[in-house]
Amino acid sequence: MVQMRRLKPASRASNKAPRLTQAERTAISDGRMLEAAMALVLERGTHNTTLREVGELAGYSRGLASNRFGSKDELFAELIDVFNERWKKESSALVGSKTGLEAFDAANESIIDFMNDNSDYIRAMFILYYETVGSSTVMRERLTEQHGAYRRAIARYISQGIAEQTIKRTVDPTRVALQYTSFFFGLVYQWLANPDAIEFESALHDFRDAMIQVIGETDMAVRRSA
Amino acid sequence: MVQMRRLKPASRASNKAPRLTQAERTAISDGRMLEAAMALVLERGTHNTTLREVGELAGYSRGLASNRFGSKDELFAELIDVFNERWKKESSALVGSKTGLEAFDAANESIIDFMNDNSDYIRAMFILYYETVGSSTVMRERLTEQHGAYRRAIARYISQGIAEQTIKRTVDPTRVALQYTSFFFGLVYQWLANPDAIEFESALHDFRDAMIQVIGETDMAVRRSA
DNA sequence: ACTAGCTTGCTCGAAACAAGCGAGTGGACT
DNA sequence: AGTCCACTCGCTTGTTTCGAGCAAGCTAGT
Repeated sequence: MVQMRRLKPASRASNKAPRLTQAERTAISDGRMLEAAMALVLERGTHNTTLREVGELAGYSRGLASNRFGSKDELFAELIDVFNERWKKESSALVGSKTGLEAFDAANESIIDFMNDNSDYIRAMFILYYETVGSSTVMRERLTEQHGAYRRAIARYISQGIAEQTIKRTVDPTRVALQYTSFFFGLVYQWLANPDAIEFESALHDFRDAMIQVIGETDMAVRRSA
Repeated sequence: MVQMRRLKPASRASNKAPRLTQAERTAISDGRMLEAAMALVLERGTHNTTLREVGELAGYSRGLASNRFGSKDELFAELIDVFNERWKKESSALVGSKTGLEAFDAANESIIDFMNDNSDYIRAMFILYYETVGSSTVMRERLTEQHGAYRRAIARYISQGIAEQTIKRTVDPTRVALQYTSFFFGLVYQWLANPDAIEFESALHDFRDAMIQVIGETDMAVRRSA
């Protein structure tokens, strides 16, 4: 159960006049509200979270979430953007300048890392993803775009792998990328529906190995632990 | 845009007194409402569908959907049950008494068949699946159970395949089943988010082939067209 | 007259918007 | 430099609209 006690509202006029710009002020309250929204989505899902609760859990009034974000949809869209920011950061930190199969493996591992450190975050993000897939709103377009970008990134790694001769020439990068992203989204989905039934980390490793067995150059097939 | 014109309400007292039992009467109105609900979910998703619209699109009053199903959740739960009924029927028609790899392939093809004939149906069903995954309701439990059953069914085919020596002894049926269902759910998800980007049928075939290449006995690997 | 399918009336609560409040800031005038 | 005023802007409160859900009522067949 989420703590519903009000937080102190953004320590205004503290001892040594903190001199915040407008942007900084709103950033604080927005941040608090996004955090509150995440907690509530985790607990109740999007339907059963109210803007009133978001505002009040963040330490403000009934109406602030509405006032700032305009609508529930936009609040959630904002949340997704924040998540994606972090995700990208985490991922690119591990992928770095790697290319090809190495980049692919790093991306795969970054999911596992991110999952271990922030499983709540991921959980909330995908609840948002999945719960909005049917609504014909602004959010749908964002999803479309982000998923497309993800598939393209994976396809690029595969293409590089072919160039580097770690992946077979006969492989179609686009199709393989679709297989990988499908597996990933579906795994997360089943994990959301029933966390106890899914062993996330080993499932990802299994799949990676199976995939490389198919698309890797024959002498690459075994090299994961390298 | 869904036609909002009222349908004639269940041709009551037509020429030759149709003599319906109570159960038959309610079955008709329930059926109409479920159909209306499906159309609305397809168009707007679950959030933006109101019980009022469901009732009125089905040719009845504001309140009937509420009155019959008790709540929005229960209406959707009912819808999912209807879908699953059809799905099972379609699937078992194609699988029949097949076992092992043959059963697996038949199940895989049944998806494609069902998809070609009823893509709206599938679309609506999965919107329901995905949009309720975050809500901690009765529906979540149903999802959990159904997904588990699906994984077990696939795992059983794999086990049979091993017994029939079409699938390698070293394969872990549970893990492979998870890979397959993950791929499938994730593919559908991406298709929901952006139907134009996903070539459903070929993606399923690709994945099937890749999977068999890994888990099939070596001389089986090529035999899909058989 | 009674049953049962359906409708209408009503309450509660959420979203969204508009108007208002009040603390802090900058500018003007001394 | 100090005082005061007007304005800005972050936040709150008042209010409307609409949906869910419930209960009471209506009416066509038996």
